[in-house]
Amino acid sequence: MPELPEIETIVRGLKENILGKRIIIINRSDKKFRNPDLENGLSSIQGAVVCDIKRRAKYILIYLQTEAKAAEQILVIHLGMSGKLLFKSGYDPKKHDHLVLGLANGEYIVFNDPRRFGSIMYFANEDALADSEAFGKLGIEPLDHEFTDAAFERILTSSSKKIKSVLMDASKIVGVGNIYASEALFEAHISPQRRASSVSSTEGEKLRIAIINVLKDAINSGGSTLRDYVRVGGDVGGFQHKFKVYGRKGQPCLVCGAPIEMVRIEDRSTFFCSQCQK
DNA sequence: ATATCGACCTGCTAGC
DNA sequence: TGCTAGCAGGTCGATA
Repeated sequence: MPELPEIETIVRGLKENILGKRIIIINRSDKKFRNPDLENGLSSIQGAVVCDIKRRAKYILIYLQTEAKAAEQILVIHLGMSGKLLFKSGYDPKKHDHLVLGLANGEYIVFNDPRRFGSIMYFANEDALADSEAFGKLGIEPLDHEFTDAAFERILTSSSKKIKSVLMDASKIVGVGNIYASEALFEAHISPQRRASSVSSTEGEKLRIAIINVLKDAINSGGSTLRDYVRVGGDVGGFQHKFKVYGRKGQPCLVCGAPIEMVRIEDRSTFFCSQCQK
């Protein structure tokens, strides 16, 4: 489901609700999450206090402090396609609840994920996280200062892949998924089928700005809800009403009126206007 | 290095 | 009504 704006919205919602609170109950479903050390990790955060919540790429990082350990431990959750992370003032069990964290005052954090493409990971400290397979090779954060014109140009010129694939390649740029890749390319008037290396530096600069603007606009709208995504309080996002191309196959382009086209790139539906995007 | 699969899963919708 | 095929905000790994 969720791309950078949705994860960012969830992280902000969590910060409002659980910072400083203590985890006293940990319940996990018996479903596998392919993490051999998870059980030990979960038992070691018993009684921990939530001291920070961050986003890296599409991962939610919950920093936890216990009396027993000097270092902050980190619980990491990835929502996959269908995951939800909910904050509740009481717990009503639902199908596909995989992790339930009970807080001291009867409140709960619930990770629910029907398709189980999501993941839960545990790291004993920041170094362990940075050295991990998942985090070690992550690319640039598009909303950080490091996402400069020069850095983006290096990425584009060094790849002969289709530009949309490059935008979605998390080893190069993180957080941009199937929706926002299509939307940003539309804003920049660039066809998703172009080779990255064929994008001029002028076009690249427009695309870099488009990526930043689309992501920021989506965050300001609380993310995009197609099916599963909701904020931690259960509210849907609003950016789906602002899509210019995503999901609009056959409908008129909002700029020129030509029908929006859909193609498959790396087996993902890709939407664009062949009149506006060259 | 890139492209193209398949895998991992459940649930919803369109079409018969 | 009920079946099936196809599709879905993501990643990872094998193969050509």
